[in-house]
Amino acid sequence: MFPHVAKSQSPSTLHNAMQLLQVTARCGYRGANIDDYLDATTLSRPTIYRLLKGLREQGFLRSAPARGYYQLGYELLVLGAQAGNGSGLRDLMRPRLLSLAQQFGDSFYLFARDGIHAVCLEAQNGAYPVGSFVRATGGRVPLGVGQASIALLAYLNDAEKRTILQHGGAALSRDYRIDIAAIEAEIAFLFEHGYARGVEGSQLPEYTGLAIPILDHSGYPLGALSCSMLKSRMNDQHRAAVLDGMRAEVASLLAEAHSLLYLE
Amino acid sequence: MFPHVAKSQSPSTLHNAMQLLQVTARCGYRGANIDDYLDATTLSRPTIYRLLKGLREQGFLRSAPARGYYQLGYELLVLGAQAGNGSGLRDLMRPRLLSLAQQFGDSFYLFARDGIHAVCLEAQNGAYPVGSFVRATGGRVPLGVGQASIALLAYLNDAEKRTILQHGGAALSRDYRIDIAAIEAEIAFLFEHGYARGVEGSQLPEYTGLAIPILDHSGYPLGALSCSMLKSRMNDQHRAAVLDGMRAEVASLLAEAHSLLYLE
DNA sequence: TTCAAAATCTCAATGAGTGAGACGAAATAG
DNA sequence: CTATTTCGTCTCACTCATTGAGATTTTGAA
Repeated sequence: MFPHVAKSQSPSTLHNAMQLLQVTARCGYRGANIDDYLDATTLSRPTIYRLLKGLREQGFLRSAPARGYYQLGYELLVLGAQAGNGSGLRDLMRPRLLSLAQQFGDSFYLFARDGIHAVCLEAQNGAYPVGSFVRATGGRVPLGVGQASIALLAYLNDAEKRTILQHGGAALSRDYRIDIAAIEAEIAFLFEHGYARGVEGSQLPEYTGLAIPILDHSGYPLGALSCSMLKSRMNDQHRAAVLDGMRAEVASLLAEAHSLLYLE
Repeated sequence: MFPHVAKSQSPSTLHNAMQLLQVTARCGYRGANIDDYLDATTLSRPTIYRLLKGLREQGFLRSAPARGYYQLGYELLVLGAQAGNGSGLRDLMRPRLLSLAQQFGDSFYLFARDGIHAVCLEAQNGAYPVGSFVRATGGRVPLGVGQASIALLAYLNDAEKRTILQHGGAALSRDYRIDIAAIEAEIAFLFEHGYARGVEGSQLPEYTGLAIPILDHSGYPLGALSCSMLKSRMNDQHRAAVLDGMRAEVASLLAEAHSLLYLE
């Protein structure tokens, strides 16, 4: 693909196959066909078919209803479900999200850090409708966008924090109208008040939110518990109640987690 | 890997890489280390490391907290979330599952067929706790186990149906204490009454359920909508109410889906 | 049936992936 | 803080598997 780049010695067949998966993902509902693959890669037609065949045999692709089109396979769903449960955090958190959503009617999310992104591991909507940058499990936003990102970002070491913000700052202000100063202010707010709040951006004006980090014994953020709610429902009393609920769930999670997260 | 098997001409590097993913998945929370990979494959150590490196670069693996251990990466979660939304069925169904769960308090699931398995695309728990063979999104059961399986199985053509049952029959009776005759009886029940019921197996005695298929215009099963509930909550009136709700949601889904599922 | 597009096959060439072993890096133990 | 084990990478030669070009077959739709 990039013969001029020293490809740090990792098998190119693998890289090619993953490219095909990404192309397929990019094509969404309808799936991808040969021309999509041919356009997006430098591979020859037979090679593409060979890789497609292999990916299908592994369950990573399947034939779409339309002839000649391919979609992502369910093996990805199965593995993805496991991937989202690293260290068992999701399984521990799922019933708690449900309980919070039923109790308050707002929507609750579990996030984890994924490189320069925050990824949603689990979502539980409540009775009141909400909008969010991340619609559901598997959604990803750049670290810095949304209250959960703030909660994750705040507890990284300074060097990493700075790298991420400088690296992603341009994209953040371009795509989300968020600038670094605002993010740093929100981090400061989190340290002062113990929770991250939804940034009042121009993007989702009707919604707001709260988030708190889930820290292990060493202060490293395992994830973040986030809440999204209609702005009209937010007031001091409701915020305090929801925060109490969230903190209680996290505390009980950490108590229970000792047996899971730190064993071996 | 299997030199005696005619390897139907698909790149072995891909196969090897997927093997590593499967090994990692099998190791669960703690992740997999080199010895796991060495034991489970015939690959040499450098090769394994090269593949691991490639998979990490693609986001398919990440380093576990413990040194030398690897876990599934979040890219799988992201792709898996898309994979579970083939044709947009899941996005259409999610709010309906939530609405049903809130209305009735039971738990509702969306299933799709995946080869000889039924795979859970989305789950929404209600206020009442339930157990299920499939705990959440990404869970898989052999076709034949559970009411959703029946709903999917019933609408396949006879040849396929027979193949699946004969092929998986032994495993079904061994792992789930279900025999083929019982499955065929349940299929008949579905055709007669319009819904599949939870089989009274020895495995989850406290729970029962209902399921209905989601059929496209040609009668092909796109998926199945399933409900799981405490047996103590099941009675004729509740069953009828839940079924009505489920049927209404599926009908409205299909009406809305015309614009999505059958375009292009 | 006809047609067009999708998928597979053949075959040679080559270059990419592989294995054996040595080497460097990194973390824990002492 | 040094020592030591374990993890991970590197070098290099070999060769086998992957690749590309084009022909061929299969498939689904008109």
